[in-house]
Amino acid sequence: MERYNFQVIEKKWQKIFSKKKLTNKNGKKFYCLEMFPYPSGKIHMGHVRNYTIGDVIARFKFLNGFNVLHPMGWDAFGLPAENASKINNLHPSEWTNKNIDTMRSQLKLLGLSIDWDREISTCDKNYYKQQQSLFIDFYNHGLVSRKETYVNWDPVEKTVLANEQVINGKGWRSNAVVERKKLSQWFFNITKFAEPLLNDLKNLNGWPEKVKIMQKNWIGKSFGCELDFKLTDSDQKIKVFTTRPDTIFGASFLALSSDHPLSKKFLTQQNFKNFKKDCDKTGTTEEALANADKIGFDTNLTVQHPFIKNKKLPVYFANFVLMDYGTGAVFGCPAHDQRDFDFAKKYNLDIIQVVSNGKKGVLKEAYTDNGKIINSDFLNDLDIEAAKQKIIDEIEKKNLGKRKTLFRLKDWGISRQRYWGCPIPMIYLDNGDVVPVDKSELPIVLPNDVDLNSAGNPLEAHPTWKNTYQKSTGKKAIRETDTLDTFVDSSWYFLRFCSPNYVSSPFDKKEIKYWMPVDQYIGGIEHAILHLLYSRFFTKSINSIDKSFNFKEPFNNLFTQGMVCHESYKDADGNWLYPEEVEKISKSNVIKKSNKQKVIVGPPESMSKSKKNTIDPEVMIKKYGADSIRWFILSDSPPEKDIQWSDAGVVSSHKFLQKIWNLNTIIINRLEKNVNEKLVEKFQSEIDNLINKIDNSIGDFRFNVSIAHFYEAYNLFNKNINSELSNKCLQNNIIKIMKLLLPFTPHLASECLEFLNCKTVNKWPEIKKNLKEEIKFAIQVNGKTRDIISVQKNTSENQINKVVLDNSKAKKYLENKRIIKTIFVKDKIINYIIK
RNA sequence: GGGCAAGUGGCGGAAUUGGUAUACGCGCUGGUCUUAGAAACCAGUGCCGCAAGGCUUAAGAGUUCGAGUCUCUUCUUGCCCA
Repeated sequence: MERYNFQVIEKKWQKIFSKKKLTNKNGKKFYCLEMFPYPSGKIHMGHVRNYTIGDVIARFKFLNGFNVLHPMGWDAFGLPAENASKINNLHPSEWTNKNIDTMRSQLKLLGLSIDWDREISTCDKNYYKQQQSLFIDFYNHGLVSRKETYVNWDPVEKTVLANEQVINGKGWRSNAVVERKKLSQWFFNITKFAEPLLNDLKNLNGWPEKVKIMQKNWIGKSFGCELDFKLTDSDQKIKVFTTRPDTIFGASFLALSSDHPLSKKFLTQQNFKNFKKDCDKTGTTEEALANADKIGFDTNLTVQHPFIKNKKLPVYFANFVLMDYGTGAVFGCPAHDQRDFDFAKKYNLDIIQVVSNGKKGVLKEAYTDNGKIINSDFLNDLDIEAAKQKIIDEIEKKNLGKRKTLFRLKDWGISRQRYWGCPIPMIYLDNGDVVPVDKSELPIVLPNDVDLNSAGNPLEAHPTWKNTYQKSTGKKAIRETDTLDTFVDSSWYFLRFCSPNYVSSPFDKKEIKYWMPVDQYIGGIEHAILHLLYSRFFTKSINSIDKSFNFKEPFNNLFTQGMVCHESYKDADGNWLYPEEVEKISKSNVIKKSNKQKVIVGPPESMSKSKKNTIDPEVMIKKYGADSIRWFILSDSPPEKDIQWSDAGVVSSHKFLQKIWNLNTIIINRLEKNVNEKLVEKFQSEIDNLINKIDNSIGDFRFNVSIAHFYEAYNLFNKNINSELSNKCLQNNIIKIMKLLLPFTPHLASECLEFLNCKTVNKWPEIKKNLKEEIKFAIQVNGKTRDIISVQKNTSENQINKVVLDNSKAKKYLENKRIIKTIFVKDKIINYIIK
C-alpha cells in the first residue's frame, strides 16, 4: 500500500487552492474575518490556531452554499520595526516587508482559503492615504480634538501611551514605570459615542457575554449628582461628585485628591509635600486604591453640611481620591463605603449608619447592599433608589448641584511621537491656526531618510519634511510630526477589505453595503476592550457622517480563541531553554541535550519568545504536514479554551490521517462478498447519526467534538470493512465523511475525494434530520439505573414495560415489590418507584 | 478589594433543554507479528471488591422520581479591573 505523501500532495492542492475562491454567485454573503497579524517575523502557533479556526468556518460556510469573503492583511505599522531597524540597520519598511513575505509564504503552507487578491498592508501608502482622508472627515465632523493634557509618558519608548497601554503603572511593551507629562495631543472624541457604545452591546447577541461585560465596565456609566459644600470660613465652595447621594446624612468628612485645586495653598508646607509624594506612589488602579493603606492630610478646614444645620464636616486630602475622575472630591460616608470606613477608623471620624442592614449592633465593615434609609430626616423609610431621586430633586431645588451621568471612558489619545506610523494630516500656520491639509495632497507620505537613532520623534528631527505650505493660500506651514496610534490602522481595515483597491475614497459604498457587517470575527481575548471598542467607534463615526450605511456594529458574531501553551524549561544556571534543547527521559526526568544535566520544568504557559517555550509552526509543518498540525490544534481542546501543545498529540494526529488514507485505498480495492441488507441499513443509520453530529458541532464551534466523531466514524468503517456490506454503501459513505473533512484537513480530503472520483466536491453532504435509529433506553428503579436496553425510537411505555418484565437485569429488583409510581420519558428512561 | 469564569479518570476532554457520567484521543497493561526495537494490528483500562455488588463529577447541604447540569455555603484555580 502506498503511504500518504503529504509533501507532494499538500503542495499540489495549495496550488489549486490559490486559484480557487470561496465564491457562490447565488449564495447569501458570509464575511469571515480573523484578526490580522502584526508582521513580527514568523508566524507563531497562536496564528496557526486563529487562522485554522477561521479557515474551518470559511470552508464550512462555502460548502454550505454561502458566498464567502475570507481576506488577510497586515497590521504593519508599529514600534518593533523601529527597534529592529536600530539593531539590524535595516529600514522599518524593508524589515516589515521582508517579514510580510516570510509570513505570507508560511500562511500559504497551512492551506488556508484566503483570497490573497485582497491583501492589504497598513504601512502601504495606498492604505494610509485613505486613513488620512478618514481622519480629515472625522476632523470636519467634530470627532477629532486637540487638548493639552497630562499623558502617560513611557520614558523607555519615548512615546505617549493610552491609558489602556498602561498596565499596573508600567508601559505594556517596555515595562518601564510610566511618568506623567503635559503635552498637546490629538484625540478622537470617543466619549461622544459613550451612550451608543454601551447601549448597542445589548444587540450583540453573537458576542461572548464576557467580552460585553468587559466593554460595559470599561465604558463605566454611573449615575449620580454633583453637590456643592461651602467652606465655613469663606464663600468658597467645593464641588463633589457622588453616586450615593442617598447617604448624605451619613457624611462625616470631605476627601479631596492631592491634585485638587485647593492643594495649591498647602504646597508651601513640607508635611503636605511629603504626603503628596506618598499619594503618587499609591498608583491609580482600582485595585491599588482598594488595597492601599488609607492615608489622609487634615486641612483643618471645615465645610457646612448642606442638609443638617450647624453640622460641620472636616476636610482632608486623601490618597484614594483621584483628580481625573468626577471632580476630584468626594464626601465620605464611612458606614456605606469600605474605603471611607477604613479612613474613618484610622482618623477617628463618625460612622453614621443611614441604610438599615436589618441587624442591630455596630457595623464591623461598610454595608453596601440595599436596605431602608434611616437616620436621614425626610429620606427615612425609602429604599436606596427612591432616596437617590428624592435627594437629587432636593439638591436641584436648593441649587446645591445637579443630576449627572458620568462615564469612566475617556477620549482616545492618538498622537504618538514615533516614525513608523501614519502621518497625521494636519498643519500649523504661522497665525496659530491648526488645519487639515487639502485632501488632494494625500497621501502625506512618510520620508524614507530619517535618523532613527536620534532621541525623541524622528519626524520632528528631519531637516526638511515638516516644512510645507498651505495649498489654498500658499502660506508657510509646519506639518504635524506625530503619527497615529496603530490602533487606528486596525479600526477600519475590515471595511477596506470589501474594496481593497478602491482609489477615490476609503471604500466603495456599494461593496460595503453588500459585505458588512462581518458575519464571523475570530481573534484573541486580549483585544476584548481596545481594538473592538475602537472598531465599534469607527463604525459609529462613519455612520454619523454618512447616514446611508445599513449597519451600526462592525462584527455580528465574535469568537475569542484560547492561547497555545507549552511548558517552559530552565537549566541549572537559570537560562531558558527551547523545547528542542531538552530531552524527556521520563515524566520527572528531563535533561539538557548538550550536557545531560537536569532541567527544571515550568508549568504550561502561553508560548512566548522570552521564555523560549515556543514551537515553530514551519518546522512542524515540514515534519508532519499542515493537515496534521491543523488537526491537532483543533482536536485537543475546545477552541475557546487554552490548549497545551503536545508533540505526542501531533504524532497521533499524523498517524490518524495516514489511517484515513489507508482506509480510502482499502475501500477502493475491496472485493465485494455477500451483501447483508440489514447490516447495510444499520451501518447507514449509524453513519448518518455521526454525520449529523459532526455537522452540528462544526456549526457550534465545537471542533474537538467534531473530531471525536470523525474517530468514531473511522472506527465504524474499520470494524465493518470485512463484513457483509456493499462496496457502494462504503464508497458513498466514505465520500460523505471526506466532504465533512474538507474544512479540517483540506489537502488530504481533496486528495481522497479525487481518488474516490467524487464529482460533487463543492457540496456538503445532505444532512438527514429525522433519523430512524435504535436508541439505548435506561431502566431505573428508585432512580438507579439497573439496565440499558436497545429499542426503536418512539417505543411506548407498555412495550417497554413488557421488555423489562420479560427479560432485563432490572427484573429482579421489581419482583415482589409494589410499584407506586412510574416515570416514563419517551426515548430516554423509565423509572419505577417501589416500596 | 471588586467583577467574571471554571473545578469530571494518570492526562486533554465528552455528556443540546435536569434523564445511560467518564464518548473520543493520549498514556498505561497484555497479546500478535518481528532477531531485537520501532511501526502496525487485537484486547483491556474510573475506584473498591474473588464475585454479587457498592462507590464516584472540588467539599458539604438543599430542591427533584432522577442533579456533572438548578439553589445555598465553603474551598481551590484562572482571567479582567484609569
